[in-house]
Amino acid sequence: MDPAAACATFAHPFPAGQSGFGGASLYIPHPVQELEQDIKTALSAAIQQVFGAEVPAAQLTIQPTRKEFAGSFTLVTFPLTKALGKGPEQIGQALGEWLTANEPKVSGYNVVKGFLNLEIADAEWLRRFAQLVQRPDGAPMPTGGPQDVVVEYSSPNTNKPLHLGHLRNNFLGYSVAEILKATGATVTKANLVNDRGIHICKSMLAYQHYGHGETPQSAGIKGDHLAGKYYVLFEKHYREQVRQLEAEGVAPEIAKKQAPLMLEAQTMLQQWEQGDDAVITLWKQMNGWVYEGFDETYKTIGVDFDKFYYESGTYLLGKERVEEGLQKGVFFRKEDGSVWVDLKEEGLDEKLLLRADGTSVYITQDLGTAELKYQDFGYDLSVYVIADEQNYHMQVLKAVLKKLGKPYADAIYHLSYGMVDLPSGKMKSREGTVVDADELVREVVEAAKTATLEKGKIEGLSDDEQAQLFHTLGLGALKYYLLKVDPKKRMLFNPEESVQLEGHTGPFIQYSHARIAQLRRKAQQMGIAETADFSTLLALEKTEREMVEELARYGSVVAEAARSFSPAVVAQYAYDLAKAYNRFYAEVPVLQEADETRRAFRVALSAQTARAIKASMSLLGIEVPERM
RNA sequence: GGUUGUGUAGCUCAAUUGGAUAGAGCAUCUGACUACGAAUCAGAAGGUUUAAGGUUCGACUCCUUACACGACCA
Repeated sequence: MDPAAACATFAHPFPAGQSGFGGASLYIPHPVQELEQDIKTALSAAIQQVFGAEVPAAQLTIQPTRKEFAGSFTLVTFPLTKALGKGPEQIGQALGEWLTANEPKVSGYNVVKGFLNLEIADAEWLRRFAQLVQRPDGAPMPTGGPQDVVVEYSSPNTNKPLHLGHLRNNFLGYSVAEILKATGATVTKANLVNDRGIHICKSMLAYQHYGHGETPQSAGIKGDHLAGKYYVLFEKHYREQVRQLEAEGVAPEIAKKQAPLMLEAQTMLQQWEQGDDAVITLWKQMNGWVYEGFDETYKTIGVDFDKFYYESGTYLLGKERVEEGLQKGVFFRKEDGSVWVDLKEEGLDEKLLLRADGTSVYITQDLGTAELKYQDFGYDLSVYVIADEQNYHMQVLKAVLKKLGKPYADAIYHLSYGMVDLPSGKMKSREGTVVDADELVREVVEAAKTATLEKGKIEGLSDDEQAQLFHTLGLGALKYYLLKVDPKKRMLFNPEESVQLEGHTGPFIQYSHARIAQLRRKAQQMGIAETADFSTLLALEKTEREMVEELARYGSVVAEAARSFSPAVVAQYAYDLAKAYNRFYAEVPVLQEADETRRAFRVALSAQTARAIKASMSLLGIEVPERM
């Protein structure tokens, strides 16, 4: 296998040594990233002063100090032992000593084995906190990553309604797009609709046979579900025909191909490609119904798109790419007329690009869509949110585009996520275990309603506001449940756990926000200002300092989430934040605090926490209520 | 068969990308609401990180082999 090709396949779109300040002047640096940078610079200077050695700040690795030790930043000194010719503890002592004496931001230190823990002066934390408060909402976080991005997600087939697997896809895609936006990138959300092919013909055919002119209106069924109904009907009758043929002694493989319904469907596909009027009319009508249904679902689950692509509109462009490859001599034609590409050098296989009868396969369309997307947006990163069962397919797509010499081949990133399992096992449409998206959403909202009414804390809300709240909470639970898991991992969907409101859940975080909102309403009644000068505060209490540190992490969390294309990073942070705040809230009085400055500080701390919770949840596509 | 992903507490997931005594939630047990919202907080218990080797100051993380489960390619 060609190492260069392998490398390109796994090339990461974000720079490796994410310093974060690479000439991106439009960014407003985030306080803690800046502070980390300052500490590194100071450490580098300390090494220079104490040991007379040059170790650039960029080479030093600093990490947050573990909770059980005093301090905020930790330098691991093991890696320095060779360069400085001293033991790890000696190095830690000497550097700690020097920094405490010469760097006002460092107020103290301790050394445990090869770890130098640095304590940051409270005055410095207060200064950083004030900066955080003043930082405008939505100010971009520096990553040095791509600027023009297309995120393709959802990408449904128009023969079936959305199910649980699509929900993971939709929530991931939406969230990753929002996270990339937060880094300052211009992001286009794209949806590639699979609106043509044999499977679409199957539901059309079944509708012709058994539909009796039914419409979503006449049947009272959402359009996508109506199409799905006929797809199921096709399968049912088709299987019946196969069974019958087999009973007549026809071999199973032959029976599957010779069943009348299958032959009809194939004929219909050919008619479709030839532009047959009746078929096209039916196709447009049924797809129209499906799109209305999808629109409704998208609205309900709170995802959106800037651009729609349809495979019916790109597969011809794909055939042109195949032609292009033949001319360039990177594809070849077999005796039967089919077109192939040889990817053995890339560690892959020979791959069919066009059938002998000239009809396109999946990859043909994908070649066309990639080209079109690049023409439209000239992106420097194109993210495909597609389940991991298509890893091989995506490798092939990238390799083929590379063979064609397309400049955008390297800009493609496959955000590969794991499938969703049920406690009973895999979702199988054959066995009817597929969890329908619309139905699931109804159930989680209903569960949120029941639980919220039981708590009885929402008197005074209008019916509309209540309905809105149940929706926010139900969807919050569902989205958080699906997003908190690392995308690349296969996950288990437990229906009972997904509507839980306690523990590591979306509603737990929403609750923390609502509680702060209540506190702020009271603070306002009491006339406590949320911003004030806290410089007279001499010392922070432990729980206060922990809150400030937690709040200050926000910037690097967003950068890390973008770099790893992982909403789970943000989800974990939102939870940590809420958890830390709840501890703070239980341990110290806020409104009851006697000292006026400290009281104002704690209110400001609460307000900033609410802001950070809202911001991170919004990156997940989750709303937070003012009361619940 | 080939390629590839995953394997961490009874269950569901983390672990700052090679750093300190592997952390949370659920479930179980104990304590805290006439101080600001108990959808909360504090605490207990729960681990040979699938197994065996290797690399090094240091391994859940990297390498080799085996096992289990999944996906894809024939």
